[in-house]
Amino acid sequence: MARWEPNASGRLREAAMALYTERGYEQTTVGDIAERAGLTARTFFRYFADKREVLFAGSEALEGALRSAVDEAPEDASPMQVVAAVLDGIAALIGRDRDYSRQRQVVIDATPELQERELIKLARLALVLRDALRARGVSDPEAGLAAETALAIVRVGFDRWINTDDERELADVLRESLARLETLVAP
Amino acid sequence: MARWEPNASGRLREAAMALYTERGYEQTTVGDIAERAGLTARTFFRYFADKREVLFAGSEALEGALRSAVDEAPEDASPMQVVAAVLDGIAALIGRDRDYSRQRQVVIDATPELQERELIKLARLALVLRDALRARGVSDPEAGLAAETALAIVRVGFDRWINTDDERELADVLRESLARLETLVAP
DNA sequence: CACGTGATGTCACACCGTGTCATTAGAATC
DNA sequence: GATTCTAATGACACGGTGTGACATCACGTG
Repeated sequence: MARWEPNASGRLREAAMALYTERGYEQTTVGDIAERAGLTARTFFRYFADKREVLFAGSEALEGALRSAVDEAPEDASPMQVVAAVLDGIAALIGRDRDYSRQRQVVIDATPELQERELIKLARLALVLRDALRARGVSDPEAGLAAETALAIVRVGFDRWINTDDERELADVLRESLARLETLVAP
Repeated sequence: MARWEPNASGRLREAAMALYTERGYEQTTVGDIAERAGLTARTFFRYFADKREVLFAGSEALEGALRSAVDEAPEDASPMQVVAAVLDGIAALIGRDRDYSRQRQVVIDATPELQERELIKLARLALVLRDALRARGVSDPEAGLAAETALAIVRVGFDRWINTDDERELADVLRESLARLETLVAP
């Protein structure tokens, strides 16, 4: 038996998601979230750095998955082949629950503050990818460009995956976006 | 003769830049900035939406320049040719004062909050570019990909322009990054 | 000179996020 | 089973952010 009601962090995440959806991010105070979770605002800030972060738990897991995908790619894979593998890894993690992704994205799209947080999370992912590519010998500007390109594909593909009725897996949409980019950017 | 000391907005910008550089963003209060500019905190918030925005005045001008560059591109230019023109337009605007850009970037790089704001400004630029491309007939996923690609080049190229000793113009660095990307991403 | 107008100041306020210390519920030990 | 230890939580105070409401000031205009 746990000491207190179990899963405080999860309760806070759920409460926040519910309130952000019901009345909007700005109309929700940290006190509201904590109260709904049966806790206090002070405890909220022990689990999450700020009011935004509660929607972005799990981004560390994404970074880990990204690193793994790069590490497990064949030694002789080209940078863009590694990118393709990374896209698969990302899709496997965030491509499971499209309804949840949609609800979360509605909240984020309605709130500039949350968009900022999402963008910096993606930027961090790009840095992790860039460094992982460097670590396997990709030269300097190429690694950065490949990483930025990968994230560009994620942005565009994820948006498409969320905002269309078509039932394809996220991984498939990302692969298609990559293919499109290759032909688009061809000199 | 002006009614009060002229150029309140400019004084606030300078004061903020100076204080952010001297003691750091977090160690500076809005009251400090206003005092240095001979104003009050309340007046600061009449000119800038928040403490971060004071470093990002002029981003509307960038959006305008971007739109102009797209509009003035030849009718039959390919999406990536339009992107090239846009890169020139951006370079003309932010490529003038490398020392100022460096100082500003030092502050931003030291402050996650400011990085978030910079990222959302760039994302807005990408949206403006995407819509401008759509307006000239570029199809849907291509327009988004081209816009994201352009911004990826700006990120990587601007970083390179700031962090190297080589004396080339920003426009040249951006063109080189574009060329690199084309060969990198070629299937 | 009186008046209007826009920029600035003053004040009050809700909320954010943090430091500090007290309290609690269970685990561990004897 | 009582005592002690420990980690999660609560309570409180506080500085800072950002906003609404209203007063004030400096100047142009009639």
